[in-house]
Amino acid sequence: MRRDSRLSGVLHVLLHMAEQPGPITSEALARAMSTNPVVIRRIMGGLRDRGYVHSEKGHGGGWTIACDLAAVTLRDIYDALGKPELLAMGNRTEAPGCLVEQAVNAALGETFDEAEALLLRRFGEISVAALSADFHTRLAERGGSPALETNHAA
Amino acid sequence: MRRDSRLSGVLHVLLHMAEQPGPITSEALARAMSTNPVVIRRIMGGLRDRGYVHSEKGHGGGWTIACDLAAVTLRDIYDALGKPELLAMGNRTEAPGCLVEQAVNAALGETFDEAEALLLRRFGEISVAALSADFHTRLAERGGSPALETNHAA
DNA sequence: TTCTCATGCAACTCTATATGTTGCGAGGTC
DNA sequence: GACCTCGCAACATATAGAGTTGCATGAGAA
Repeated sequence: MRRDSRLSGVLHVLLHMAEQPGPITSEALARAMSTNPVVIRRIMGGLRDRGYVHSEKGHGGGWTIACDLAAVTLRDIYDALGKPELLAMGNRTEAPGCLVEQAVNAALGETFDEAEALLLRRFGEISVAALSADFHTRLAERGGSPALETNHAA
Repeated sequence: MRRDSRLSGVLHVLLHMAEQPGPITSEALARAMSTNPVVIRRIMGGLRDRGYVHSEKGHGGGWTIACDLAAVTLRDIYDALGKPELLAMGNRTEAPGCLVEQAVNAALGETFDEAEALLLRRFGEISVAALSADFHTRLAERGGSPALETNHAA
């Protein structure tokens, strides 16, 4: 099953925005991500509704960060995306009459719930600012430039 | 995305087989699972290759359990299914040149790996026999019959 | 006012994958 | 030989993420 990369994508976008003071257009972000501006608007819509980012139309418009990234966790971003499915597996039937299936569901369901809880807990422990800090550490080690173009040239 | 229910399905099949001494045909199992015989053969193929079950052709043929269910864990079954994808999310790009994406991948990847490891560990802790025992506990509480038909009549 | 820029949104296509279905051949029992 | 059951290939269906196109709307520039 193809894996959902929206969370990965939107974080990528946020970190790039954090490196630039002014607004960035969907078009520029799409170029950096090798994708389509509409895809950018799509994944950013939820974040805009929650006030994490702001979008401006017209000349000089685009996307800007509208919050303190240290106060926003990956869990918040995940929620803003609409809480997509975390696990690729699930029970065949949710409320089965068959006792065999109930036994299977109980065991698997408990395991699945545990894994989901772990993911959400970890997401809640990581702020977007922490990711940005990690990026700057990597940048210092490599001595590159934070500009959009140079990082994606290769 | 629709969640993969093969693990749930094959466990359901195994537990039903454990309740019956003789071989069960794909057709009978499919009826019990409200699905198609070919689907049954498909998910059982991997288990047959590993010797967990045996299939017999012709009159009186069908599927039989060919191992000690106490020695087989959900992890073994999962492996026999071909180790399908566990998580519905993943990184946008696996080996990105962009340092921003590297930082995102590092954080998310670690979390994803943790969750996968947890799932596999839990699978390894549960034997099929344990599921069967749980089923019998439920059966005693409800006082029903273990026959295929009665359990699925409703 | 008019032109250009950029978002917002709907509708469509494309692709991958689990699942469902049909048909036929191989092998086994009666 | 007649019948049963698995094995397998081929095709159909459904769903969801992703990509694409077109147009309307609002904002700034000339």
